[in-house]
Amino acid sequence: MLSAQFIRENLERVKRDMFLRNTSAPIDRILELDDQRKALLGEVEGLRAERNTVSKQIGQMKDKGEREAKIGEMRKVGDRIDALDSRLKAVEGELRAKLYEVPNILDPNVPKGPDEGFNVVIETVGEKPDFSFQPRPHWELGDILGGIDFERGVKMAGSRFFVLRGGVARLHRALTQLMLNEHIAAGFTECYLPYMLTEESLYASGQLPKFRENLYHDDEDDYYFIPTAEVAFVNLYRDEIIPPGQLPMRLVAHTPCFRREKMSAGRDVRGIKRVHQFEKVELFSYCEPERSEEEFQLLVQRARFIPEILGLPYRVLSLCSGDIGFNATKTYDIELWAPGQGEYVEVSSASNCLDFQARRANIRYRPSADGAVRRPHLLNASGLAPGRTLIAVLENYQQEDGSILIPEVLRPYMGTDVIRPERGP
RNA sequence: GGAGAGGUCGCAUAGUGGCCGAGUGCGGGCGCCUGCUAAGCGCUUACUGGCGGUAACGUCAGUCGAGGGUUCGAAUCCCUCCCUCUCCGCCA
Repeated sequence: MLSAQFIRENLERVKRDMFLRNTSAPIDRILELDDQRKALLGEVEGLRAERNTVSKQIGQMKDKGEREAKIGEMRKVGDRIDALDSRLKAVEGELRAKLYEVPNILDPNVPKGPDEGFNVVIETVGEKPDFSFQPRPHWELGDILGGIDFERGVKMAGSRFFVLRGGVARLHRALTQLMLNEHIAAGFTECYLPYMLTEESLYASGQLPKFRENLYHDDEDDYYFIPTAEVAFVNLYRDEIIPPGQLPMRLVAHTPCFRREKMSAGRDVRGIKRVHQFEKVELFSYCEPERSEEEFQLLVQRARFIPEILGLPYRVLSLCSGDIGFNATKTYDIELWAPGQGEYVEVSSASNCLDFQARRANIRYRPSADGAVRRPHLLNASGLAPGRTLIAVLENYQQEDGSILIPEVLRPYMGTDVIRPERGP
């Protein structure tokens, strides 16, 4: 979140960024509440100081009458403190709730525009494959290969679920392993994370309260299923002060992600592109504020590295102000070319969140043993989503008979250089 | 799931209503001494917020797992919750 103080000191910018995001936030109310908070705080702290002093004196008093008189007096002061304190609590509660609704400020370089139509392609890389036949979309290839079973997925779990089988299932796992291994080799530390988190954790990462309807929730034990590993990574150091010498801290994890997709009902209903449960290899970095832009570029490089080694055509987008996520100040997307569908498919989103999540999650770091604490910048990037990468591999490497050539780098993971049609029962 | 014990400053511990403005040890920082990576000595050692100040800093308030309560006054007493440990049961 932004602090009330920051909003006060950067009022014009904050309001302009809200406008550019095509959203609204209770900015004026926040300043009003912050004023009330300060006024009440001054009053209640003054009374507390008085009570502390007098109470101490009461402990020393010998004279019974004087003692009783002071106790009576302090009882009244106590009542006054209670009254002011409950007003203060109410004001602070509303202030916090309002601050939770304010998205991050925007990086000045973010393209301006109200919706995704204004995203800017900053680079297009690789040759789109030239087919001597009509390339098929992945759901047809999945059918030919006996590798994607939509009907049985839907039978057991409902729409937007599927089953992978045989070579395709293995290809999906191979992609996951390749991604993890490459990032670990590049110096990222692998983590195994919880897939269910408490409500408090979802607030800290910025998912709640605004995006509740996209989350799966366990009513019995009040757990939330992670929509991305980012949520767990933010909470890894929640309420902690990271000791000197730890930054930048670069982490990677492979987790499933669960999303209700209520916002995009009816979109991308075919295939495995938009589903309720998918895998993601997530990159995350805690770094010093001065080098978060550099760190951002590094994460984008890591994400791009995967289509590079897989030989997949891709492009890099800079998200415009209206399309950028709540937590991010700047976001680049990586999209892979999917020739069967004839469209680019988003497989990564790299975001610099500055200190927005660090403030929300109360994360600080100590630059040196004797230095004052500061807030780190937090960044995340998918590196990548294996399920959607699978779409691109299938569609780019398909042969006329529906078989799939395996990219060189995946062969050690696959134990074969081709997936052939294999009809299951 | 059942029974018991416990959560205090980075770590270990002391602390059963005012002497806690949280002590001590270890660890960390700064300095001194000593001719040599040892030992010793002194000082220091958290975070959040308000107010004042350009600032260093000062000052007030809050924080002893969290939240309530009792009291003039709570680390200390009461209630609720969370977590950890031990034993039993169950279990991938």
